[in-house]
This record gives sequence, structure tokens and C-alpha cells, in this order.
Amino acid sequence: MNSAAISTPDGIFTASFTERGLARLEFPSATPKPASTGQLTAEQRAWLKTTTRAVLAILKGRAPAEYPPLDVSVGTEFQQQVWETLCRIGPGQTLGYGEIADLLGKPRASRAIGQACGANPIPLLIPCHRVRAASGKIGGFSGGLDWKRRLLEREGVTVA
DNA sequence: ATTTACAATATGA
DNA sequence: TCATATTGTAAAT
Repeated sequence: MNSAAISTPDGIFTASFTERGLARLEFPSATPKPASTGQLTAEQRAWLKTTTRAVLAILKGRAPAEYPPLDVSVGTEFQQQVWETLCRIGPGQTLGYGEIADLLGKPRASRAIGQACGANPIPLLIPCHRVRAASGKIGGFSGGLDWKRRLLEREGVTVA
């Protein structure tokens, strides 16, 4: 799996690609790591470009014009269904864990939804930050709650 | 009006 | 078996 750095005004993200598409996207860490950029294929470099544009757009609170292919084969079938549903959430819109469960036809699986969100390897492109608890509370976030709040506020969403 | 208890769900340690 | 980025219902304060 090849990885590459993505520089943004908010820090350096790290994207990892398989031959199928973008497989993970890591938040900037306090201690920058050695991003190995050497071995991207031509195809992956094209994906990287698309990914970069998408990330920059999302950081500005706008919907990306185009997504790279996402390799979600690491997830279970249930997780992939959750992630697919997340991608249908429009910018500035939020959903509760329970509402997503309803969309999947499993109204009592809200807790499992939380699990799937936490297991999401591609935050931002799969907008797990647009998921809140039913009460309007913030819930959790793999990259840190500050990120979640910041992203939501840039989309015009007020957090409780 | 508020707090406490519990069942149901998917997954990993 | 237990703990999670949960939630709706029900009973006890």
C-alpha cells in the first residue's frame, strides 16, 4: 500500500492507496512522520490529485467536485453499507446514529453504527463528522473531537 | 422533571 | 465475555 502526503492549511494529511483506490486518510499528527512518496503508480498519482482537491474542499466546508475511488474492501459488509450511507449526507447536513440505522433497515443498530463510524479508515471523504447523537450531542471522532467540531462549524452546523 | 436500568446490534480484544 | 463514537422505553426518585 503506497502512501503520500497531502499538504493543507490545516496540516499534512497522509493518504494510502491500494491498487483499487484510496484506502485510508490520516489526520495530521503532532509528530510528523516520514511519508514515503516514492512508489506511486501513475494511476495513484491521479487519485492523489483528486483526493487533495477533495480534502481541500471539505476543509473549507464545501462538497468536493470529484472523489477518487475508495477501497473499502477492508471493512465488513455492514461497515461498507454504513459508509455508503454516510456519503449520501449532504454538506451542512447531519444525521443521528439512529437515523442511519433506520436508513439501513436496522432501527436498533445505532450502537453498531457508532462502531462502523469509528472503524472508518477515510474520514473527511466518508463524512463521519456529520454524524451526531440523537440528542444533538457531538458523539466521538477518531481524529479528535476538535476536528469534528471545526469541520461542522465550517459547514455552518452549530454543535451542542 | 431527572436519573437509572436494560435490551438490541456489529465487531474486536 | 466485555466494551464501544447509541437509543428508546419503563420504572423509580
